Amino acid sequence: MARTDLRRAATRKRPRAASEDGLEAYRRLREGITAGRFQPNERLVEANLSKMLGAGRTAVRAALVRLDQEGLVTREHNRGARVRLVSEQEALQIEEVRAALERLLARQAAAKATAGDIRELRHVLVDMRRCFSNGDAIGYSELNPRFHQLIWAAARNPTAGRLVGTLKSQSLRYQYQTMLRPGRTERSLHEHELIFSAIVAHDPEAAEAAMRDHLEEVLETLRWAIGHKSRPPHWLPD
Amino acid sequence: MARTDLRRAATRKRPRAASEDGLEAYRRLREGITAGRFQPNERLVEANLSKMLGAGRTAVRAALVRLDQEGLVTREHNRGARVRLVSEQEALQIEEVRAALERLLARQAAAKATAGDIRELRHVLVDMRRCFSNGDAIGYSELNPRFHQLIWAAARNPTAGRLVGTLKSQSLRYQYQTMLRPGRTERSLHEHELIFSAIVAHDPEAAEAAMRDHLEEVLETLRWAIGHKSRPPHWLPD
DNA sequence: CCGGGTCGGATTGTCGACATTATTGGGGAT
DNA sequence: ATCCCCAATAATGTCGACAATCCGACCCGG
Repeated sequence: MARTDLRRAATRKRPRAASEDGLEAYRRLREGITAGRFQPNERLVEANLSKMLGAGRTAVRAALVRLDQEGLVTREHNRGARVRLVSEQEALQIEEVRAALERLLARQAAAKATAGDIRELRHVLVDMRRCFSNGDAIGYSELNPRFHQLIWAAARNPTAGRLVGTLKSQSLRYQYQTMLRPGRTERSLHEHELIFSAIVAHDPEAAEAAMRDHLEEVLETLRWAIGHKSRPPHWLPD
Repeated sequence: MARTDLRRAATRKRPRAASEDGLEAYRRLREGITAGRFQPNERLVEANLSKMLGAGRTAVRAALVRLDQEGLVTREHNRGARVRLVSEQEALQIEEVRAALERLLARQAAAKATAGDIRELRHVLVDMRRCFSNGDAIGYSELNPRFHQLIWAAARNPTAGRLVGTLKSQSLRYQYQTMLRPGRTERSLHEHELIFSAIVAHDPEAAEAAMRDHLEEVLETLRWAIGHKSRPPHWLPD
């Protein structure tokens, strides 16, 4: 039996242990898009990606299908795939949907949060306070999603969690616009503290209300940023 | 030029005009699953589906990837795909998420509904009244989704519309349980009328509140049905 | 009787080749 | 010079074959 175990270990070690189907290619490509390493509306040529990711064209194709279903790329018949460009109006719609889901998640998080969840939330929150005190705006911006993700995890609702995650990745390109309004970070911090205390108190109603106020604020900021934009962001026809 | 036009028309007419990529297979398979023609947890063998749908294995595979991303099938590495079995708890979670989204959609529908939207809604509603008067419960059940779909369309929010559609298809197996509570149809009809009048009045707050009450009712019924179930539905290990 | 090992069928995962299709650039007619 | 048509090219869509893997049946020693 020792021999078979060794053989299994050997075969599973590298051939394609972590890379089931085209999942590795999918993850890498997705990461590349959300990280902004591909421009919106940029063509995604299967052969290029195949070399770039070191995966077969089949895997790349599967990844593209996934990302299409997820809304991060668009595919036209016989014309290939492009990074999907979400308009500002679409981004607003998406954020509205996300807000609706996060309200639900905040409520469920308040109902189900464990002591561990609360500890982690508190930890992120003190980090946020420190960043704010130090005037570290970008550090704060990076902590922000972590805070929300912890709430999603605390809600123990994988369905809503998945959806809100994909929505976030779609509208990610516009997130920076919400932070450059003066005094926004301070109010944001305060709102997060309100959400946190509602969760600590296990008060679903208060948690939902606090999250609603918070995201209504964010939405308002986004509407303001979009409304005051002189011209739409133009992409260069490569 | 006449010749080229004819040639184009000829080539586009049948070869694969409507069946871009594996979309035809995807649609048929999806329809088959949601219609209940495949049992939950049933294995979906690619070769079988290939013959059954008259599509290549490539198309079937793409369809399965899509459905996996959509949450209707599960795929395990080297073990193939199965119709995903959603547990009752999952169905509850899904319905909660759906409720959150439908609240948003009702609000937006009230804000944006056109005269045409309202006319169609009214039409469905009178049909529902007639079915209720005639004691036609199944006719009522079939009209129900149409009513909601019209609201999704009136909201003009494709993002939320898509999401709520996929969620509905996931929890579809449990929908029948909400209707067999005595007196439910009458209350349901009343709730639908409340939603309708709020939309007619273009009152987003009222529309959201009416939809919230309606779906809270539905959720309560579902919780009741699930809670009073003696044993979980057992599927036969084929 | 039973547990472990082995063999075979069945099914999936991957790759390459080929047909099909959009696009681009050039050439010719007006 | 301009416009239209057409060939060359690049990319996608599809298919078949092969390797890898899993599952179940069978066999055999204890």
